[in-house]
Amino acid sequence: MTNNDHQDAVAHEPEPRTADSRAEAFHGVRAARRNELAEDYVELIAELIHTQGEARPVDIATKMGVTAPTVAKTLDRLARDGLITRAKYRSVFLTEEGRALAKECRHRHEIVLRFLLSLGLDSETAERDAEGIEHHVSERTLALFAAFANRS
Amino acid sequence: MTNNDHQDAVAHEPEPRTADSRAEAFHGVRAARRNELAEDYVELIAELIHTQGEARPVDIATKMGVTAPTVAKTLDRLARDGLITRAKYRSVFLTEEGRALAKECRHRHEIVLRFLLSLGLDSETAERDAEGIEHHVSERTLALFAAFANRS
DNA sequence: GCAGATTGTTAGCCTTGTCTAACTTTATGC
DNA sequence: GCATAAAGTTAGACAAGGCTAACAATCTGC
Ligand SMILES: [Mn+2]
Ligand SMILES: [Mn+2]
Ligand SMILES: [Mn+2]
Ligand SMILES: [Mn+2]
Repeated sequence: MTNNDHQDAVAHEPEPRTADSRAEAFHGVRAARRNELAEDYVELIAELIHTQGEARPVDIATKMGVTAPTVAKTLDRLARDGLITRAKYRSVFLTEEGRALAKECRHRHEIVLRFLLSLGLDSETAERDAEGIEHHVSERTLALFAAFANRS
Repeated sequence: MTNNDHQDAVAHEPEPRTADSRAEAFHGVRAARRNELAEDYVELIAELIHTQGEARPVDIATKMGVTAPTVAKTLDRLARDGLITRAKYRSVFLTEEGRALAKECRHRHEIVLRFLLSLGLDSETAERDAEGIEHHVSERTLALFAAFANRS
């Protein structure tokens, strides 16, 4: 990730001594928000490569529910950030970094989803909520989710 | 909310027959994302009014961890959307609609937080994760969270 | 009651993420 | 092998949400 420095920076309080703990929480949330889209894209791209053999922009657009130009621009940003490689009119490939992120995201998605299902949620709602929640669970929370899902 | 029509629209599939269920999930997530900031602001404003007697931009900026001009611009949007009223150089007030949203948000925040704590999470992490997760839990999930937190 | 500090506003810049319209390239079917 | 369809790109608009710099209003302490 390009912007993860912020994530880390927050840890040792870069603020000029305004360090309200609430402000720090919001900083963390904003940092997470900045990565959401990239995470969803690489996760989807990995899945398409796995199930279809390749990740084509048209399929990304369909699954994401956005238009083709939106996908094009987003892919350009992902390429700039070193998560994918692409060539004009060709399908999309993940870089090593992209693959690593995709794997991590899939793992998180999986755990959050299993957790919600194990709480008794219907699968459609679980899928929808997981898609949003997955970007906002810390390692600790994830561990607790995994433990709960396994134990039940 | 101004943009909530989207939320509802999604329910009876407005897409031209591309209705991938994944796409619908992402539509829902994007709709939730559009309301996150407004939700955080009205919740904070309500809290400031309650604890300080009034909500001043400077305090909003401190708690949110952003600069004053950012707050100013955001407050203008909230006013435009009918959630607050404000006058130049004066503190901020919630409209009826704003109060309703704030109440709902506080309720959701509370439940998500209690739920995370009841899972065994430390309070700092719980607060941080709740701040992000709260915007992505459906009514159903919230009900399950509440039940779990109460039962434990 | 005024100087200086604090608070608030305005202007303007930047990036992200969405869209439509128009065009180009590639794939497909006969 | 060519016409048409499908996929992809490019250009450009627009709103949100962040920032800094500069200025204006208000508050505070003496
Ligand atoms: Mn997601
Ligand atoms: Mn996901
Ligand atoms: Mn929040
Ligand atoms: Mn909250």
